[in-house]
This record gives sequence, C-alpha cells and structure tokens, in this order.
Amino acid sequence: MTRPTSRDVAAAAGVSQATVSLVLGDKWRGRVSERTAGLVREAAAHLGYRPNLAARNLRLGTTRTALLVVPALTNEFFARVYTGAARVAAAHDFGVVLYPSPDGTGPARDPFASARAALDGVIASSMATDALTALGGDGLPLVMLDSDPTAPGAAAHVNLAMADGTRQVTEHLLALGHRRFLHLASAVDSWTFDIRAEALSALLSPSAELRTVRAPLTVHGARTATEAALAAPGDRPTAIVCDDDILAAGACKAARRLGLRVPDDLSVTGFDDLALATAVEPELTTVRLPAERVGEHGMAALLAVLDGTPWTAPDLPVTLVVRGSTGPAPTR
Amino acid sequence: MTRPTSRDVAAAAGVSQATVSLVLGDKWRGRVSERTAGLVREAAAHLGYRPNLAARNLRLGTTRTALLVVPALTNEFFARVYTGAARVAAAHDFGVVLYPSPDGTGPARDPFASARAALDGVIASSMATDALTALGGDGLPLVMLDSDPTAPGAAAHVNLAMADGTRQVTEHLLALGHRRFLHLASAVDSWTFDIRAEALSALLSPSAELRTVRAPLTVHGARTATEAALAAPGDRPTAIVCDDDILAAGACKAARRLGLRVPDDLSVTGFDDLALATAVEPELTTVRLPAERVGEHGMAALLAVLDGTPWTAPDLPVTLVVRGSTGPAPTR
DNA sequence: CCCGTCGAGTTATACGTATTACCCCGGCTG
DNA sequence: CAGCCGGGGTAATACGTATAACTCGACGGG
Repeated sequence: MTRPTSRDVAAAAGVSQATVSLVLGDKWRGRVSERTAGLVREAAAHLGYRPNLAARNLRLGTTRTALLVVPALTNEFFARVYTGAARVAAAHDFGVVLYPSPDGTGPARDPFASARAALDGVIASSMATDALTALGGDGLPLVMLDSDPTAPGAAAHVNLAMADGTRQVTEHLLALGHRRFLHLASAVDSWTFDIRAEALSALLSPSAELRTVRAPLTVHGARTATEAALAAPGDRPTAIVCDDDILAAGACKAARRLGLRVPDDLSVTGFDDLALATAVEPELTTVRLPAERVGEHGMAALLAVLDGTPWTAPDLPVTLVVRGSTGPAPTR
Repeated sequence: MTRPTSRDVAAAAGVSQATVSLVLGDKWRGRVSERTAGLVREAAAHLGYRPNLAARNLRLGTTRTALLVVPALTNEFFARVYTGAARVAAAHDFGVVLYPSPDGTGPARDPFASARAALDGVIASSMATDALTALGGDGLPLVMLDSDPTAPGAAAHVNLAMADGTRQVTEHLLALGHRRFLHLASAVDSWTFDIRAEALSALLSPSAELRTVRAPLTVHGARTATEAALAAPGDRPTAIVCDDDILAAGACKAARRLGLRVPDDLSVTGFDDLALATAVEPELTTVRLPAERVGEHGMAALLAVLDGTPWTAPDLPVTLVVRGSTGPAPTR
C-alpha cells in the first residue's frame, strides 16, 4: 500500500539497490549491462516507482528548487514573471515555488516555513527594501528583481529601465503639448516609485506642472483617488501618468464619470502593458515591460550565483506603446 | 560556511542532537529542563539554524505539501484559487506548490518532476478529463476542482453551481426580452463548457434562438470571433452569453467596432467577476464565482482525504451580479 | 603462470532529522 | 536497605537515495 522504493524495484529486478539507482540516474554507461538496465527499467515501470524527492534532496544536498517571492499573484505582471522564471528553471531541471508575500490575505508570515519545500535560493520581486532585508538573514542566495540595487544582501539584481520608460512616456506627452501633469502611483512604497517620480520631476521641471497622487493598486481605488484629484481647485491636469495599467484604467473611469473624454480632454498613460490595457476603451498608451524576461533573467541570475559564476546584465529595456488613450493637449 | 545542522546547535549548547530536536520540535514538556531548553534555543538563534526540510520530510515520511495544477496563472481566477488554497494550507501547516499545466509557454511536461518538491497530494483545477487521468496514475491522492465528477481517479471533488449560474444569467436576459442568443465559449474543452452549454440550450429551446461560438480565451480572440459572428447573415443576436469575463470584454469591443452600443443594441454577460469586469465600460453583468472558496474547499478536501476522513460538500453557490452591460432587448 | 585490466555488479556509507528505547541518579516507600 | 519511580537527558536507529570503494571472474599480454 505504501509507495515502492528503489529497494523494491531492485528486488523485483533481481539486482541491488545501487544498480537501480545507477540505471535510473543514467549513470550506467559501462557499469551495467544493457540487459540488466532493461530489467530494472521494466521493474520500475511496472511498480510505478517514483524516486522519493525528499531522500534525493537530502542525499544530494541540493534541491534544485528556488523560491519566488511576489507581492500578489492576482497581478498579471507577477504571474508573467513567474512564467518566465519557471521556463528557465525547467530548462535547467529546476523547480520554482511561489510565495505570495503577505498582502493581507496571503498565507503565513514566514516564507521559508510557508513554502515548505527545501530551497536552494530565493528570488524576490518588487519588494520594498525593508521587506527584503527581512528575507536576507537566512543564508540563502538572494536575487532581487525590480528593487533598489544598493540594498544589501542581494547576490544579484535584475532591473527594468523604469526611468527610461518614464522618459519615453513623458516626452510623448510633452510632444503632444501637455504641460499640466498628474502622477498617479501605487500607495505601496517601492523602489520603482522613487525612480519614476524622480525621473518625472526631472523631466518636467521647471517647464511644466506636476502633482502626485497615490492610490491603492485597484481600479476602484484609482478611480476614487483620481476623481478627488480632478475635482480639486486650480487648473485641471491634461495628462495623467500612471505607474500601472490598473491605475490607468481607474483614471479613465474617473474621467468618464466627470464627463471628460479620453483622450480629447485628458490623456492617460499606463505601465506594464497588461491584458487590461487592450481590454478597456480607449486602449491604453502604456509602457510595455518584459515581465517574463524579468523572470527569466532572475532565474538565470540565481543559477549563475549558485554556480559561482559572476552575473551581471544591463537593465532590461522597456518600450512605449502608443494607443488611444493619449492625444494632443486640449487647446482650451 | 555551510548551513548549521542540529548537531552544530547541540555542540554549541552542550547537549545532544536529540535534545535539540526535542526542544525545537516543542516536544520537551517534562523531558528537558526549562534551563536547557533556553540554552538550546539561544544557540539555535545565534547560529541562525534552520532545520533541513529535506531531512525532516524524509524522516517524517510526509511533506505537508500539496501540488496545485492550474491551466494558466495569468488568469486571475486561478490566482485566486491558489490564494484560497494557500490560506487553508497555511492554517494547517501545509504548503502549496503550483504547477501551471502546459498552455504552450508553461514549464516541462511532467508535473511531478517539474514541481520538484516532494508531495503529499494533488489538487487539479478545471482540467479536461483526459488531462486529469494522465495525472491520476501515480498514487497520490487527487482532488479535482471544477471538473467532471464522474471522472475516475479523484478522491474528492469541488464544484461550482455552474448550471445554476447559467440559469440565473439566462433568466435575467429572458426577462429583459431577449430571444436571440449567442453563446461565446472558450476554445479549450472543459467540463464546465458542457455543463453550461447544456443548461443554456435547455433553458432556451424552443422559445429562443441559440448559436455557439468558441474563441481563444483572450480579449483579442474573443473580439475577432464575435465580429465574425455578428457579421454573419441572418438576424443578429441581441444577447451574448460569455463563459468568461475576458470573453465578454472582447465581445464588447467587437460590438463597439461594429457601431453597436452596449447595452442598448446588444447585451453582454460574463462569468467569474474578475477585476476586469469592473474595469471596462460599461461594467459587466456577470456571474460571480467564489474562486478563493474553491481553493479553500479544495485544500480542505485534500486534507480530509489525507486524514482518511470522508469529505463531501454541495456545489458552491454562484451569484448573478447585474451591472451595466445588460439591458432591455432592442424593440427594433 | 602471474599480473593487470576491464566489465558488471555489490556493499557500505552518509546526508540531517525525529523518535524510540535506554541510562543514570536522587529521592521516596516499604 | 532493596526496590521503584520519575526527572533529565543520551545513544541508536531508520527514513530512501546516490555514490565511492570494493569484489569477483574472465581475459590478454608478457
């Protein structure tokens, strides 16, 4: 009734356990005869043998498993990061285990207890610096994605050219004649917020006006925050630069509620190029982030670190995708 | 340089390895003095000791880890299923490892090799029956979510009242006067498609007209499929029942392209109540599925199976959410 | 005829943990 | 004073695997 072990297979094939291990581990060239190997494989298949991963991991001292820490899986961006990481992992016979870090509804507090798998390394995505250092202290190699490269504890970094993305979108809007901007950002602190806010104000001042509003990373949260901002006294902004497509979708809804037309009265831009960006009307002008590439590079970096190989790579490029949510500034 | 083991802790605390294990495993009431326990804990903390999970799993013969197989993580529905499963798992000191089954871009073929963790059981969500039976053969307890309850190999099932959801949405549309329906479904075969198609045709015939179109589960795919369907000769449908909010979003875009107004000229309904449903304009009338609840029940079912406890539960209820994408049938 | 070599396996061991069975000692009981 | 008990801890072991070290014939060369 219990699962068969390599010893059971050995007994069935009339050989020793070591031979089973050699054959199934593909290490038998010249050590075991073709005929015996066949017998072993047949016995294994017949019994439905599966090696016990726990035992193997213990013996080998490595698990070929990485932990990927993401803020929230329901965000398509991170799902895509995972996809990329898992693809590279699979190519190197690695596995990836997820830990959605506490966003309130997530699982328990301790990633390493929660992800019960034995791990070889950790990849952490888009975490605030202090949350990361909390991860750092336990001796596993750590790769940080989309995070402050000066933060301590990381063996490698993978970053996106966020500042450049902000530059592209801003210049696009400036070229369209916009001069009054609203920066709509996620309420959650992150390194990329700082980067983008900085790039934005550097590009705009002193020729243009900039206000910043932060909102929960949901369509609804962005809508209400934007409504409030647009209803504020003073000259209305003509362009809203959002740090996320989700926020941009909310901004568009706010505009519609207030009777403003996008893009005629108000231009809105997003970030990420999620499926959402082309689901809404008008489709969002946004900055496409190579999310899967981020995951791929993160896993590659971790593999390099585990190998002792030095790893370094430039920031991943991002591209502006112009769609229907931006247009010339209203001449008024 | 290598990670400290329980023996290292024992040496540092001046006790035996067994004592360390007892103390850290909280099994020392009456077996170890308070003072010694303190020493052990202090030594462990000082060395940064983390028990080796592989060794523990091997010793205990259980991993307290489940594999969750989902079709695609980028779909918010499955991300929420995972969230629910992980929450219940965490409450029972279990972990959940994901395996996004091959959607083309996914990782390798064999879930059990790919998810490298040693497993206690498997939860498979919304899989076609044949894909599931391929999973079945390896001796692990299997819980099926949202799948054909007559399929062999499952130790337990968790299902949604999909037929009832279809009934609710159909009656809503019938009450609004609609008589010509288009059923827009995912191109991927699934048990729930059959269920809903069946419910729909039973409710509509012979009083109303029904056509079925299947499309890739993307906004773009749904848009092009819907455009083609609406351009087809014959009387245009006045209501499109979609099996997914993503499809509904695509259908709305198709309508707009053809100059049809939603809901004035055409009513559209979705399924799932994703964030997308309230991101688009008009917001989607849809059937809300308790996705997290599905994950929670799935994990609970697996825990029960592992316990030997019988497990059974009625289908999870679903609720119609009426929003702006449905309205009275055009009087024409 | 003896030794080296090679082919085809086997025996033994270690990985780090949890737990069972045991040990020792001081104090209480009869 | 022998016997017993219980508190406080230790020694030994098993989990299933991978692999290094070894064995055992047979064979070929010198």
